[in-house]
Amino acid sequence: MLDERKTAILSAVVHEYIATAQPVGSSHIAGASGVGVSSATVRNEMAVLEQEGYLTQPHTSAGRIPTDKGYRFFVDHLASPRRVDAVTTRRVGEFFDAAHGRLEEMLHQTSDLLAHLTHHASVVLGPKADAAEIRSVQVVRLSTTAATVVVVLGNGSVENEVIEIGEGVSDAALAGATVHLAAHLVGRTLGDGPEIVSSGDADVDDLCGAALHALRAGSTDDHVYLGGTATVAEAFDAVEVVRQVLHTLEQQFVVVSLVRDIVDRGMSVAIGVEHGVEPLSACSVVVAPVVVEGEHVGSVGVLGPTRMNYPQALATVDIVSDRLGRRLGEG
Amino acid sequence: MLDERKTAILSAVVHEYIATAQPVGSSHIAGASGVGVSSATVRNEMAVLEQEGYLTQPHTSAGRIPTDKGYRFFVDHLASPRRVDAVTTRRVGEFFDAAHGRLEEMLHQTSDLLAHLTHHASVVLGPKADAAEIRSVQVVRLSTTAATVVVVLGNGSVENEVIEIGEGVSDAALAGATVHLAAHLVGRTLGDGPEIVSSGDADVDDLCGAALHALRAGSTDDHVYLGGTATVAEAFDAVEVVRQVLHTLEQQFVVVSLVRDIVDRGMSVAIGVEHGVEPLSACSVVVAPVVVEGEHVGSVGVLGPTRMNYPQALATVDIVSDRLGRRLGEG
DNA sequence: CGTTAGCACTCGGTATCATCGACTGCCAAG
DNA sequence: CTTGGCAGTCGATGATACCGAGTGCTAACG
Repeated sequence: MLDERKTAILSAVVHEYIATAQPVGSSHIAGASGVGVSSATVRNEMAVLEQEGYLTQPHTSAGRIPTDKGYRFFVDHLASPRRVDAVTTRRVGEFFDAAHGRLEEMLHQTSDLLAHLTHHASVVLGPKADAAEIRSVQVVRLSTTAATVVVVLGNGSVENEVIEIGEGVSDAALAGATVHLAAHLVGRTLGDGPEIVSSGDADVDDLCGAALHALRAGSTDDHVYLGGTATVAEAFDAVEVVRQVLHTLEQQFVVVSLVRDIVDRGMSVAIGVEHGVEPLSACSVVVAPVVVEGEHVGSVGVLGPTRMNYPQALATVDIVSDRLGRRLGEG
Repeated sequence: MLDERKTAILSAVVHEYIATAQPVGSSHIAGASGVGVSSATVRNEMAVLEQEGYLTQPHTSAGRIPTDKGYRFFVDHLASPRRVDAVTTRRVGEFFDAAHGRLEEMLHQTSDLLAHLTHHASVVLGPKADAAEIRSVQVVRLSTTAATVVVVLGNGSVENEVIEIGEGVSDAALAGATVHLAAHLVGRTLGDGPEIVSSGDADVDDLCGAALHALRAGSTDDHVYLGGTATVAEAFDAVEVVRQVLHTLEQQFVVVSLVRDIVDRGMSVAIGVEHGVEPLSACSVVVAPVVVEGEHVGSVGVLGPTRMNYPQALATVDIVSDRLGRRLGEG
């Protein structure tokens, strides 16, 4: 596709631009190590690279900056090996060794960790409720017309939903529903689509139906944790872009579907327009699935300017997702 | 303190500056309705107001802008009556009429509502766990060495904490702990400082102790929901300020203590440096306590530039806190 | 004595213009 | 094919002038 020298030049441009955020000129490349060739030759090669769509010029008499296609080539062919530096390894290790307590808290802290390590906004998509084994179900009265149904899952998360109950429903019916639900749900998952046979008591059946319905609806909710959103204000100097990106990040469902879509397509990086979310076209997203015992239970990722340090971001996201998966496996 | 005419002029300056974000000159004031006086007189008065610290000039030959002290006078003497426009009333009403489901979800949505209504960043501090009546306690095994203790509270929130358990602790002990904890905790609050008498079984006592300890520690955690953080990117044109403010907002404990401090001091507005959080010195915070049956169970507030529409913010925060309190009271 | 018209002055913002320098593209020589 | 050289492009920078909004001050006025 690209001969060795073009590859080297493209790589050098990407590296330089990532480091300096300035368009890079031919003499910089020629001066730098790697390609032992004059600036004139570099110019010729860069002209070709521009024609082929890997580079572009902000204006005629400026240096080149990589296009999305240029970054894509870079991450596909030049961004290996994905190795993180020692201090990152150490910090990730320390974090997961010390991690304890509630699942939600740990995921939240994981997103902060990722944000700190990469200096980008980070996303952690937690396990969906419908894949985990149900350990316990309980229906508790809140008022004369409302109750909450609490489910404890094997992965340590606790889901709860509020259901409306009839005015005259007795405490006994609630207790009955707790027992009946437990009998049918414990040991299974919400994703199994469990059905509940009649208990013989209409009130209990109503409660169970309402509870199951609410749980089903709620179990498709996502647990999403964002971190480091303030860093986008540093990444772009155009205030308008900052505003747009932050606004988009506030729409959690956009972020969720964005990340999920990338992971589902088996990609680890979506560059610029590749992810199709227009207000984020100045951003790249680096993701990795979180895997526990072969099951894809969640995702982690970072979002930053297309001009991001891909090798570092890829490596960091990888190691965090790996360690998070292992940590969840132990749980 | 200030005679009537100075007051009118100060008020006009604040209104104008809030509306336009431009330093306002004497002729604008003179031209506007209210003070039937020439620009020269306004100039004289404005010079005095500046000497007394209510106004300042960005540079010598520019109009005046209010100082923090000027805003303070404005909100203390001129910002009444706090009435919201009809559309806000309607939207708040619709929101709380439709609000249902989990407490956390509703609080989250409340913060979004506030952000949309005011176009500022919003904060909702949820009820602390230690003031609500305990409806149910349950200890559920997660693994051979961990269990989760789940507490359902009268206000509809569900708290859970993970505790370590000894390797050999039996399911019977867990069940015993559930029963024992329920006997001592249901109907009380975590804030009561309930003690648990020995059950006669060492494992059960250990579990109960660990559970209670974890719950106590967790019950002081705050439920804080932020909304509209992207709006700060619109409120300031200095990127550096945006960065600082967003970064500070990410530190949730800062936000929590900030809001709590203001509420505890009985204030409803903290202007600029008044709140003492240096990175937010360009911001004002408007808060209101959420009261249920005389109890202060939480707070709502907005954070925006000192140049904010105080009457509108005060009125909106007030109505939202009021409706939220009533809604929580029904629950 | 407070108010006001008038005036000199200040100073940031904007437009103009020249300069500078970091590039490029191209060409001819190596 | 590579490379040195050169003309040309164009944004960035800085100097200069100008404009206008706005001030402070003073003198006149009712």
